[in-house]
Amino acid sequence: METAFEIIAEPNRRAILSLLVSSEQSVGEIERQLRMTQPAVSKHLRVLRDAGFVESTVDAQRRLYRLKPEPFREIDEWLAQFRRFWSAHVDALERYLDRMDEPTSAKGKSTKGKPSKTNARPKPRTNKGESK
Amino acid sequence: METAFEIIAEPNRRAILSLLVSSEQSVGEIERQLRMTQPAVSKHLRVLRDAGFVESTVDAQRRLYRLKPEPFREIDEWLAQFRRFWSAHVDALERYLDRMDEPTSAKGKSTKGKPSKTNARPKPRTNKGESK
DNA sequence: TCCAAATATTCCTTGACACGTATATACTCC
DNA sequence: GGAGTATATACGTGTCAAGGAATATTTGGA
Repeated sequence: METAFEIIAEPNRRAILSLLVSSEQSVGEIERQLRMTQPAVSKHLRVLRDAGFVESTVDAQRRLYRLKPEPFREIDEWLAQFRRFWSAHVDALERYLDRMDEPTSAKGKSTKGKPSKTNARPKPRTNKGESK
Repeated sequence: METAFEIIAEPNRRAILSLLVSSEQSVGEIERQLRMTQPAVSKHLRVLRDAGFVESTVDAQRRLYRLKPEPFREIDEWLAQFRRFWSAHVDALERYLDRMDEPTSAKGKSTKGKPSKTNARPKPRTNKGESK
């Protein structure tokens, strides 16, 4: 277990992370919502903490876990190199961006422009053999 | 081997994908650049193709592999829910965006504004027990 | 038709990891 | 300080995927 990518490969861990987006949660709360055994939850949280995805606070006998941003950025940065690529499919990109823009409230204030709308793809290619 | 997340958990596969960003490549080319054995490359490509990350074209005895965008979008969409979260750390966000902007050439033309600069985080929290 | 080059597939072994059960540790309250 | 709650850890087990070696398959060319 090393990279952030290996960590999020596990479905239960992704579920835990998704749960923590809304707010911090205790082990027991996670256990109930995800219908997992308590040791399973604790073990996944251990892995997540070691990898920097979460941190914990002691509250009586409970431990409250909450997200930490760094590993997510790491993944996002890796993904960035492909973002340039998939932007080539402009129509789909537009749909994607439309969904992304102002998902909650967030008004105006947008500066800087999008992360690169450039078409970095060389040739459109004329498929000849095509897959398989 | 099912989800896109499991696919990119493997370092060699991530390396292959990164290679293919620049242009399509044959198995032999990948083999040499990554110093992997030929069967290893073929096997990983098989997995990548089954998962929709790449497609192949026949060129004489060679197979040319190139990227397909869909699975990357899937990952990105999962990541999106956390993007709102990590945006809370504004200062760090700014650094991040500065790195993102116009990574290659890509001039002006920016519309629509960034994918959400919103601070969706409830309380800044006053750490009391702090990690571990 | 036979050979060589490029790639795919099969078989086998090994190691990692997710899970469950049982147990240990920590903390609260009476 | 003993009982109860909440969480962590230890241990044993089964599964599955990655890697290597050997072999099959496909295609081009003499």
